[in-house]
Amino acid sequence: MFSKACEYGIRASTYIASQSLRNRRVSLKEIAEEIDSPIAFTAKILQQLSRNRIVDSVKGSAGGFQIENKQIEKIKLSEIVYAIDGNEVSMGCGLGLKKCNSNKPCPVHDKFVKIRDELKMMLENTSLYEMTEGLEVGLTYLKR
Amino acid sequence: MFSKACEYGIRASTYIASQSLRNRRVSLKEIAEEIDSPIAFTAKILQQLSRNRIVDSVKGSAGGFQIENKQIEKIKLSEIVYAIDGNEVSMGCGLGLKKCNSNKPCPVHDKFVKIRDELKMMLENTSLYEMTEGLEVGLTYLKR
DNA sequence: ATTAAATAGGACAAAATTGTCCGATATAAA
DNA sequence: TTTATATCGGACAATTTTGTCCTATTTAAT
Ligand code: FES
Ligand code: FES
Repeated sequence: MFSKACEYGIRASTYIASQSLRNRRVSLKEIAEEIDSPIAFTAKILQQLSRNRIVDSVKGSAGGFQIENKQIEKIKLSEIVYAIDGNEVSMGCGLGLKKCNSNKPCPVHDKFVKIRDELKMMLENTSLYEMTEGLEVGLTYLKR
Repeated sequence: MFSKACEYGIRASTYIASQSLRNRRVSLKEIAEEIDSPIAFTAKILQQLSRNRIVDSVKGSAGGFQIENKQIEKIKLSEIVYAIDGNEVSMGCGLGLKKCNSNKPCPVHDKFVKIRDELKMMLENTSLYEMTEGLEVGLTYLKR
């Protein structure tokens, strides 16, 4: 479904958001530990998210990553996915034709688009805030 | 969503089915042309499908690939996908945790499982026969 | 029997994705 | 101003996926 990079990106963003809500800026090292991801690879992904203004990065001593609290409910899961994987997942043809096109549909177009559109809606309607809600109370997990 | 191999596999199976319904056995070369796929790579994928008894292969002169007409409505899209990509798409965690587990869910578990399960049902309920229906009459396409 | 045409399968190659390492740069604190 | 601690970014390495090539094997037709 999503690339590894994207999965790490979502988990990292969620962790950063959860800590930002407590006014904690977090380091790459801490993030990678908390989401159980390879540290240097995670750094690359965070750079991408930073360039896409999904997370804020602060260099230097006492630096790290954070997300403005005001943004946490505004940022949608879709923005993270699109920033890393592009929008193939919500636009592409299920059978890999160059473009999904209802005028020249592939044999699964109708059924596939139905599900793809639901996924698209889910991604676009799920905020980072929602994703942090279960974390603090131990209802949801970013690693196991 | 699906790997390239899986996309080619679905398109190839659909084409073979459509020709089998007219009692035509088709060659690798013809398949690759009709679905616009790399021929040698397609050969590998057809081997996999053949080993998984999704398509029948006949070696030698006048050989090729076919699917028993009786099987065409029985074979489901899911069987092709599982044979090539495994069942990660209908079982895996959206955020890449080792296993999806509702007792220790990731932050998107509920919303993700809803969509994943619909996809699973779609795959398991769509027969190869259905996928061939639009092809003959030019309503659907396997290449563009 | 020989030949031609087809798939099977192993070895290899290219490309994409995933992952690592290290020096440059920025910042806070001593 | 120096030092310690961060991220940034480029180069590189490993792994997986995608794709190619060539020989062996099978089969039908001559
Ligand atoms: S054309 Fe294949 S999903 Fe639309
Ligand atoms: S635990 Fe992530 S989808 Fe179920």
